[in-house]
Amino acid sequence: MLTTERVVTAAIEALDAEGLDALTMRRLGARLGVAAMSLYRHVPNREALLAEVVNRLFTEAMAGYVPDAAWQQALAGFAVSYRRVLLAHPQAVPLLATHPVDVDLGIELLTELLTRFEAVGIARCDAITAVQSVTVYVLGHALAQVGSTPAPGDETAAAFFDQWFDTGLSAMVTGFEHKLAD
Amino acid sequence: MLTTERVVTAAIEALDAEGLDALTMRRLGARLGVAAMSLYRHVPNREALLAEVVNRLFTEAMAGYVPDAAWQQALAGFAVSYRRVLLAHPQAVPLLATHPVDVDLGIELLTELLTRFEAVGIARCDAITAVQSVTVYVLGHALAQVGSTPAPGDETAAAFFDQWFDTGLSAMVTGFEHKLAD
DNA sequence: CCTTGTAAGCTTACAGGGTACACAAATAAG
DNA sequence: CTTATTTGTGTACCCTGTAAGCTTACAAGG
Repeated sequence: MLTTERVVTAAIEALDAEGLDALTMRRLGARLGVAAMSLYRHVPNREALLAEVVNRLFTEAMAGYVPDAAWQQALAGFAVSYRRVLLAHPQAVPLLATHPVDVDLGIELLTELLTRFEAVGIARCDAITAVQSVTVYVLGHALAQVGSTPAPGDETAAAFFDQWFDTGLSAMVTGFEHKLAD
Repeated sequence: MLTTERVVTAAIEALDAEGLDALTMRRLGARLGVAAMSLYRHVPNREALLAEVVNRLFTEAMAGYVPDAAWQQALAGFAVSYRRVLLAHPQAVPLLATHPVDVDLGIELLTELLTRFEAVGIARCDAITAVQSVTVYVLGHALAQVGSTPAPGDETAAAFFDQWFDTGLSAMVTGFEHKLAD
């Protein structure tokens, strides 16, 4: 039986294997052994399917990540975890860039991280700004990386991006540390 | 007479007026009073046209911006200038996100900004990391903003994003300031 | 003047896309 | 068994990018 979950899962597989342009309703149907129109029983349209893919991937990024540390480490850990998922699905990064994660889901997944800020008396509003800033930095960085490297096995390029990522992330976290100090 | 420049200009107008999905070769031709295939005399294909649009917009972002200040202010000024262009062309932001600016052009346009770092003895490599980090932050932030607001006249939302932008940018600049201090 | 080469634009045609709509098959309810 | 509901299918429509070949316009050489 076809379900929304199976469709989304297959979409991510197709994305990883063939890229975003090849993620067409007909091809996706073929991958599931089903006609293209059958997908529309479980997903209202292609855009909605892509939105589901985005939510699934963001959930995946947060899965198993428990920020049991001070907010600085928790925030950096979140960034690393998010980045790992993005680089694991390079063809999906443009999708994450153009389809915002569902607001309620995002809040739910980030609640635990936000408590790390509250624990030291940082206002929720300020915490959200910090988390969101790091989020857009990670996404922007991943966009730059996947947009620049047609060669995924290039070690020196990967090292360059890793270095850059760490430096920028650490600058941002340090910056917020100073800004949020009482 | 049709020229590459006119095609690119019309593409940006169409983008602003009708959105990325409506930017099709036929419609763009119609806007120029010309058949779709005529565009191919001046642009090899649609992807190349989009790349030209990206370069044009980035150039626009840098036009007239002269960073005559310490690198901290120059960097922040660049970010503000870049953001202004992105928000002036909200429908183009996903394009900038997925089509990297031509490397040579980017370097050329950012040379002056980089000299602001060299002036105080910061290694070019470190300067590039800082500039690039800010660049991806600005782009990521703009993506979040244009992706979230179907209402472009919402004042409180705009204020929220402005506040967020300034805070995150300032955190990042401050962070690099500490990191790059001798 | 005519001829001819070249550039610019046009027409047509094809392969492929999303999806509306009407139908068939299968399963569940009574 | 009958009927209602769900799930998948086939067809069809309109739109997309763009390859190939044609027409038009104009400039240079004779």
